[in-house]
Amino acid sequence: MAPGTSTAASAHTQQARVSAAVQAKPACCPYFHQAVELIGRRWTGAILEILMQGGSLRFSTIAAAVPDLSDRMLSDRLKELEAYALVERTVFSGPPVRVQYALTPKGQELGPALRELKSWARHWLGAA
Amino acid sequence: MAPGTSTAASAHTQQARVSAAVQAKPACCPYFHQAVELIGRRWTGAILEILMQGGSLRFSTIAAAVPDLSDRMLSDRLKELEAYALVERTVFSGPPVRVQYALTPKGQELGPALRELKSWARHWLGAA
DNA sequence: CAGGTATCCTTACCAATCGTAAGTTGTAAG
DNA sequence: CTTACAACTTACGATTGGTAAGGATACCTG
Repeated sequence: MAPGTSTAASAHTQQARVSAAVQAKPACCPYFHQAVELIGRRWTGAILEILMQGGSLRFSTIAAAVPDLSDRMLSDRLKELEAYALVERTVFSGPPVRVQYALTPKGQELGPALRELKSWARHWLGAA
Repeated sequence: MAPGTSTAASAHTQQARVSAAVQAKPACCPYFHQAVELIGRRWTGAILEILMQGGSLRFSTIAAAVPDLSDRMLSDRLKELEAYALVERTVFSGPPVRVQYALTPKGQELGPALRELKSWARHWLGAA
């Protein structure tokens, strides 16, 4: 098996599990609620933030970059993000096995929203 | 007691409880993580969204505007948002008692970020 | 003044989610 | 044979969220 093989298998079951957790009736705009509950799940924001900066990052690199983030949470969140096509997972099978994660265009397009939020945070939470 | 009386009492304990739930070590930007986990708590996004549109809304009005949102959750989330000074709570004691909630400037400043997110949601989740 | 209504929450209880720690798979080095 | 690396996975207790019911306050009706 050559490098670059992506294990997108079991993405359907994952999609179903995540949808069940995230989906809920919105007020008026159907998709906004889904979006905020998706990126608002615990640690998702931090994971997206560091993926915004660099290109492809390995599992352990992300884990090291986000303090207090456990393996289990990182694994869960990456599966969710992959199920929503925000990140792309690539496996390099050469020993030892390495896995890299990178944002898809859909994920990169979240940049402006996250930058606005970061700007707000600096202004209103930083001047406490 | 005249109208306009705000019950900001017990805000300290509330602040402590919310902080314990939201606070976590960030990757690099200290406040971004706190912000995303704050507005990402369940239903907070939907509540902020409808408060963005109008001025002051009553408890029951918000509850009616957000389907599937229970009284308990709405009460909890409004307490959190008040503790973070994103919304202001005003009690009108004239019978029957009415309580109105409105965004503070700090809360209104979240508008650009939420609009960006809504735009992303329409583009990327709407065209499923 | 008993009983009903309206508004804004609480409380109680159970299910889903999260955090911590340990185990698994597979390969290679010592 | 033991250790180490990399990426998960499993188990289990703790925290959070959902549902249903009840309480606090005060007016209005009879």
